[in-house]
Amino acid sequence: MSTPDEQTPHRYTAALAGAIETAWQDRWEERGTFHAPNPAGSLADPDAAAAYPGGSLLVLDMFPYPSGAGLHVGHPLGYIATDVYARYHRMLGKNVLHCLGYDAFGLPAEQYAVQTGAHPRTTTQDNIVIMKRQLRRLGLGHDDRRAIETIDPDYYRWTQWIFLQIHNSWYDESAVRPDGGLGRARPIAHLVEQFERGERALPSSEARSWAELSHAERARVLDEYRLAYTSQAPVNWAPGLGTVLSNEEVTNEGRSERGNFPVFKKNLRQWMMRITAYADRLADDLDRVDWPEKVKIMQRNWIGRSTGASVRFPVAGQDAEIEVFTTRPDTLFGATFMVLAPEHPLVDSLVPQGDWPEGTRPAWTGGEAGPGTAVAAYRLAASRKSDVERQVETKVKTGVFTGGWAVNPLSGQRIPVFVADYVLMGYGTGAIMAVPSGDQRDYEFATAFDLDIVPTVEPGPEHDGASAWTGDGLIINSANDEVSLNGLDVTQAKARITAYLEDRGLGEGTVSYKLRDWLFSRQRYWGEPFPIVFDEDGVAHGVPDAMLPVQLPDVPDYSPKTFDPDDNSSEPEPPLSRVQDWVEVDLDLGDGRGPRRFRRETNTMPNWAGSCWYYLRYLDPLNDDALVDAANERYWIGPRGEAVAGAPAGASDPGGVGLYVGGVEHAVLHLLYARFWHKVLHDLGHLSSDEPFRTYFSQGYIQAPAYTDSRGQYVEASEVQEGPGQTFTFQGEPVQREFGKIGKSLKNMVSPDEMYAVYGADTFRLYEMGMGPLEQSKPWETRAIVGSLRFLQRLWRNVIDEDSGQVRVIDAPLDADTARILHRTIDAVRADFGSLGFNTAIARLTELNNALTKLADGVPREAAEALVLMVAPLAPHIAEELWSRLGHPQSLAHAAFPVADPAYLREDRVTCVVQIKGKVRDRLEVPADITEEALRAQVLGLPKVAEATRSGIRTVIVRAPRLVNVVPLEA
RNA sequence: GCGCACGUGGCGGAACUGGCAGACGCGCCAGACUUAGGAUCUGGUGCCUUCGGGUGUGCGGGUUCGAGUCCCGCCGUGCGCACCA
Repeated sequence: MSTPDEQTPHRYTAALAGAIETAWQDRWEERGTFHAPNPAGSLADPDAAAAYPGGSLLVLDMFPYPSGAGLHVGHPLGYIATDVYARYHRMLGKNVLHCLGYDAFGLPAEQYAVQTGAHPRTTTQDNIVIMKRQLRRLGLGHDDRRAIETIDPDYYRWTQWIFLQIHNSWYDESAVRPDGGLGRARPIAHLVEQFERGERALPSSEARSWAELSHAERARVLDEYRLAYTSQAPVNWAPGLGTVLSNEEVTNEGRSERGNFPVFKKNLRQWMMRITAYADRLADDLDRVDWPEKVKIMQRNWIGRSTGASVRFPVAGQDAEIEVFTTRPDTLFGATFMVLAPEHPLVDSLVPQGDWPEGTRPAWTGGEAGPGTAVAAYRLAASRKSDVERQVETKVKTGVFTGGWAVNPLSGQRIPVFVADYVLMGYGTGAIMAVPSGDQRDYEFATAFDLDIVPTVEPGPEHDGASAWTGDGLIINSANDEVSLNGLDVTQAKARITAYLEDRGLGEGTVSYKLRDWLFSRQRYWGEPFPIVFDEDGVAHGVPDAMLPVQLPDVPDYSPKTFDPDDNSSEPEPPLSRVQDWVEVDLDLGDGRGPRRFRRETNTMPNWAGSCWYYLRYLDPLNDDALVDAANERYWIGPRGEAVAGAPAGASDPGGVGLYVGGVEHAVLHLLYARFWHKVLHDLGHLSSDEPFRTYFSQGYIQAPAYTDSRGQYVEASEVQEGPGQTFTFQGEPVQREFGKIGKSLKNMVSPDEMYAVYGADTFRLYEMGMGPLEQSKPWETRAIVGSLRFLQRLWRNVIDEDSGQVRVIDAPLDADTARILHRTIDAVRADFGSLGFNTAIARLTELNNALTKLADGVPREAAEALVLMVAPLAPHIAEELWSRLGHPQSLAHAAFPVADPAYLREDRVTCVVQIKGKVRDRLEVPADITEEALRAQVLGLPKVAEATRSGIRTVIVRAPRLVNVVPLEA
């Protein structure tokens, strides 16, 4: 190859960039440039930590899974952004902690192991090596001493320890928190004491006292309280994966998020996390963190808190009640029937023997001879439908009369009780009071089944008369001998009736949640073993802390037993259950009962476990005595003096990570789970902060063009030719372009390795940051990267003579124009860097760089050095190289970021826009401090203005010094 | 269906509280240096134009001296939720 280097030997080419970049990466590593000192523990340098004038800052990326496919150009986007931010803040004098570890347990390595027989640890570690190399080449300023891996027994020891903390805790609703709120986690021993002393009543189903209960019975009682507990309950079972899944891992279509396998509800004994105990705090505390509103809304929706009342309806002719939850207790007088979910336990006892009872209308029977057969047929049909089918068959309401009646506690009316699958067992109580006049679903059911409709809220004029009225209005038809709601509005009526219900013992104000407890066990090999053993009574015991970690044993076969994906009669079988000599174990739990034989828990933890707390371990990765030293936690993420912007008045700061950048795909799963664990650890006194992520930024994705042929199959994007007018061909055949997520499935992989080779890491970084706002998704366009290379080439040339390789800056003072643009750029870039506006920062730096390029006599050193420092966060290698060649022996990583001189931000002369009737007709150079009067006079003297205002002036708007708008009288 | 975002040149995108629309970059056009250019440099580049100017931020209306920005109604795209009582 004939290269330009022959003519211009010191040009900034990809080859030179590569040499500079790897050299600086080596230097940074040798010097430990990005080591952030801790105040305490093994990485401590308290004096150094205290010496930072700007305090501390923790910058965090999503915990990556080391994929076997390697990185594509979309992956580094967030890493580069956090690196720029971290480097900028380092130059502002902060002790910045930025590092990256690996979320290394997970399904792909296990599936690969099943196929090849290679140990998942081997493939995982191979993948980590590849990923580390790719990331190192990017020049990220990470503290490599903190690169933890979840599969490291020294790490998962603490994952297991946290699990035991949670297992050994319960949520005491009446305990006062330091912030004054009610409810927090406490050690389970507290609860046991309360039971022993009789200070707390046992569950009402238990007639005996605590002392009378057996060991196993006590354990069962405690499981009702523990924050991590086992329960036999309907869970999501994916036979095709061979494992159960959490609700969050099941898609709307009722399939597994991973692998897209069908998911069935199955009753199984599984580990659960009592996240519901924290539902209120998880919802409320969103007000105290600085997150995108969109993500907060997603979490609030997932938690699904709604306030209302629970009301008990007596069953007619039986000593039984149906409890319902409603958000509209004000419409109680309009409840003309009730509906139970098909799975509701009360259904059987409601159905009378024999024929349809007196008062049954023809539409209610489903064509069956009696309620017994009708209900049985309906429940059977419902049970055969999957959740998906139930949801797909929308609109059309189905159901059948049970033959049973309840009594509306306010109106005293006998109302029929139906079974219908539009009522879900999983929400509220699985039963509703149906108010067809006030709820569209009930309205549809009532019209289909010939049921009475009693309006209780006066509809607005826009009401069509053929639907439910859900808006506000005055209450009507709502009075009995004791209470009247008539004439109230909805809000008043809710309050009045709730008080009445509570007074009469008919119900009470309650809060209901969509959030369910978190299913925490998986039937997989490649995950953290539970630190749990079971005794001969089946009682779960935590393994003593001293015996942690419970190491993951080697097994002959890594695969869980998988089944036909549609076979919902199958049962999970974890791989660890087949390792008999590991499962059976003799242990002394230290409870005074000596060594006994136990059976280990053979399920493993879900992938979320390791990623729920990794950011805490970053703070103190080598600590053997605690998951994180209290002083280190406080230093890096402790609560700050000031609450985040937008927090409610009087709110305290929760502390947490200073900046967390990641994709929106974690909005519910990871971010919710981590918040939950963090709050438990906070309640138990292990953490001073009570939120993990104080500031969260949701980044967009990089999408790349993908192409489909005439059959709709994806073709290799790199081999597609572009023709004129946005036409594309693959091997001569026309193909269609679309934009999508980069990856193997769309065959549009672009590797950062190619970019390093052709352009260098600095150019690549600059391009990714310059593409557009970080929060937006945007299309990748390889050919556009050359613009970023040109920028760096011009920067290089502004400092280095391309022929001689010598520094060519001049030691001359700045001329006025250069000084002005320099200081304006500093001012703008500081604002942009601080708010992650990297694309506009790059635009300003480009303007400055281009302006310096045009200086005929060479670039003054002062301007060159400031530009190099400002470019440093974005393109750190070339900046270090130029900084060093400019005569600075120290790395610029901790150099002070340029400060704008306000004197140059003021303008003495500005361009004033002269508008006539709002349209720009002229421009005027005027002093910046010109008075309104002077400006008006000057503008009115302009020939163009005089001409336009010959028939007179209606008004003149003067906004000195930038704008004057003259409105002439109409001719 | 409900909720939330967002619609600006050929493309990615700028535009602070309403005040010069299109910063910066890609592409494109012209020129320079070159045996050569898919390198580099310089200049130009919203559209239309009779070269005066006209017009222009999805569409239609409104408020205003003035609207990409505010309000109302449509259309489109994306995301979230989806019988949640």
